[in-house]
Amino acid sequence: MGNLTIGKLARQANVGVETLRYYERRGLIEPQRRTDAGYRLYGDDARQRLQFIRRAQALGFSLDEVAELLSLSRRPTASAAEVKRLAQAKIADIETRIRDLARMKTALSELEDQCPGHAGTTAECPILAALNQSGPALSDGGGK
Amino acid sequence: MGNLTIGKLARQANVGVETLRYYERRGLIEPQRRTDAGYRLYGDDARQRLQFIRRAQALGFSLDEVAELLSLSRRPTASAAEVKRLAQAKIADIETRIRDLARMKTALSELEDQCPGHAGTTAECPILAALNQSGPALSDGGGK
DNA sequence: ATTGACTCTGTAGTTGACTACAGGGTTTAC
DNA sequence: GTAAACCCTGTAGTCAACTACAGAGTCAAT
Repeated sequence: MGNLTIGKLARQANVGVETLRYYERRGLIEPQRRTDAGYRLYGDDARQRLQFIRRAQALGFSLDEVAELLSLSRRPTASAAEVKRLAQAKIADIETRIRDLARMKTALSELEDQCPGHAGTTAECPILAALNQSGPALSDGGGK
Repeated sequence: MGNLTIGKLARQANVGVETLRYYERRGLIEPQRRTDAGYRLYGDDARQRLQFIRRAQALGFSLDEVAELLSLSRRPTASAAEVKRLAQAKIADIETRIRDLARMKTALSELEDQCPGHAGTTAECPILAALNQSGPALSDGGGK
């Protein structure tokens, strides 16, 4: 049986005290009870809860989405479809971000390859040339 | 030629007027001159400049980095090494972000695959199980 | 001469996830 | 019995890149 004060929980879970109060405002975690003086007291489940939050964040979920996941988790007889849907949406989201970054990387790598570095001046630098050049946006597929 | 007011430049370049003033505060662009009333007047080079900024942003550079690139661009006899260095650092940065996202995606996809969706309850959902489970963090390589 | 569209400066709000006070009250250790 | 270490609420600051005013001045057309 826990009965952790906020400071102890924070130390154990390796988060800031302010973060816990912030999560409470966001509806992600609540103390089991309060002392007469108003001190928060957390149960052992609080550590579990914080782990849930951290893991969901590590999978790319925002705190709003974590709140959704938590609320689904609290209804064990509900359909898993909504959780699956959230996961699929997040996967799609991650894929989009990866594609965007990959496009950036390709375009930039091509230019960087051609940049003479110490052997040349900025006037000869293809990176700056590409940025300065008139015409349409930079493309990645354009390389011959 | 040129002599664009801020509103005209903004329309032509498809950015907000406030964005132009913001870029000016950030040291990215300056009007060629001002009217007696203090109105900004931009030359034709302003459009070029804005294109530079947008393209550099599309390659992943922050406005601070864009400012650096612009300042290097203004010194055509300087070595291209610094530009190359910035590009390399940005590529490394993008790679890190891609790897992080790829790790998230792998972990989440594995769980999502196993989630029964409509066919099961949240209690049987491996996504929520993974989040709730005691033990170390989620790993990607762990799948047998 | 007045309306409407434009511009100016300066400041504040937005998003997300914290983080940092200020100004109190409480508990614990000596 | 007092000082350190803790806790409370409420508000404001951080980051980046905008975006949105408020309150005032200017310009073009009627």
